[in-house]
Amino acid sequence: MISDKVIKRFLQYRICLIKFQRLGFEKVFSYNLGEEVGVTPEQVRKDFSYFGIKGNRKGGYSIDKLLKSISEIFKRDEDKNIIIMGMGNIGKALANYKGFPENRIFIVAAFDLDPAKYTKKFNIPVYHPDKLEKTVKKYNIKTAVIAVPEFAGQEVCDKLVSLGIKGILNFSPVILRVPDDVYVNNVNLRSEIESLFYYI
Amino acid sequence: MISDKVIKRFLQYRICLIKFQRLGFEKVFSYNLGEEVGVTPEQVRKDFSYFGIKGNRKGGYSIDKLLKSISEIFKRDEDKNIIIMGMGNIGKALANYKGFPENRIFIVAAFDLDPAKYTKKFNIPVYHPDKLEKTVKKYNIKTAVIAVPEFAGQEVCDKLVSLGIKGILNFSPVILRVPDDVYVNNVNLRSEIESLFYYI
DNA sequence: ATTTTATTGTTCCGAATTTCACAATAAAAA
DNA sequence: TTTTTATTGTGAAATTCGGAACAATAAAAT
Repeated sequence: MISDKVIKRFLQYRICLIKFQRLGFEKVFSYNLGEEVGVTPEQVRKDFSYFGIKGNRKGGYSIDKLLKSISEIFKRDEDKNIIIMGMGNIGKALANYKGFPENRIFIVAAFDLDPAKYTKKFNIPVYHPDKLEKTVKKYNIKTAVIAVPEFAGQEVCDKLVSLGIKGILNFSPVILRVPDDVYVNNVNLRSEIESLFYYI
Repeated sequence: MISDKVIKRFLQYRICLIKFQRLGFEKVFSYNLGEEVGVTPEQVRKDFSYFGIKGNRKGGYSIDKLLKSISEIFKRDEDKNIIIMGMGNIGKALANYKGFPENRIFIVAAFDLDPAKYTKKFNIPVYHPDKLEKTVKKYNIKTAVIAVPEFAGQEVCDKLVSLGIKGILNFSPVILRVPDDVYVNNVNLRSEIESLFYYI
């Protein structure tokens, strides 16, 4: 089993690779990536070895091939449909975020209890949770964002899990209880800020 | 030196403690917190021991006291002023987020190059970066959020560091280069979503 | 063609982290 | 009051993770 840390590092490697590619480079060495991401070259090579990614001795790694491998790891050779639960500040920000459609991530709908949100002024349709099940089935949704207030977090999560959602990005300040086969990524904006205060 | 992981867990403990407190409890045992956060009770107790936090044998820990200790760790016994660089989707979401002022975190200003953003319609004043230095000094800012496009990330970061900022919450998809005494927390929304695709 | 050089791939080792085990002890029960 | 029970606090063991070392080797230089 490959650890979470390795997975997170791959996403950082990708950020650097895209940067290098844009600068016109065609290959990188493990120490380029290590330097950029803040890990040792050995770490980079070991990470690659977990996924059987090979370079050329003395020749480094082809950026194109690396990006392709990383794309495979994260199954990015296909469009991904996702939904957003809660059309508050964060829900709206995500709905307007250009970076998702540019990268084949499509927010097909958002759900909110407040009828004032059922308007065309957002980039995506917003519905009453009544329509959740239908949407999940129609678009084969496996991934959802929870951006509802604290009190609703677990309830919304349970509903999503019951409909077969397997990946959740959770912005609500709640530690969600989910079955083993559901994976949750938590982003707590307050905590993100406050953890800085520890170091300062 | 206490590791980042321990610090992150404390923020999770706090989430649970607040929940327990709201439910009317006055004390917790290490296994309550462990169960809730998804770690072993031993982990909880060891984490507490790093900060000299003591409970009562057989009696568990007082929730009030724990929350007070955690408050001290994150220096939350004082107001904190922060600024936002970039008034795009994320900047706006943060500016409207109620959770900050409720917890003594005050966004005193945002900065953006686009004059269209210099309006009263946000909850906070938005200025040209010209006014950055003055604001940082006036409010003794040590913490900033970077929510600018990729191409500007490092430049904005360098500017902040030169003005004495020590903690940065970075939403831009760039791996920032900072001196050792500056602490950066990265939140890359695209990566947060995509890491889910690995597990699904 | 041979030697030198640079870089990968991987094994081994040390450090960091987590879990185990259990003494200490306070509360509750007898 | 004494015994039992439940829970903390921590030293030791186990595990995980990262870094150093080095053989393998492809390219470059001679």
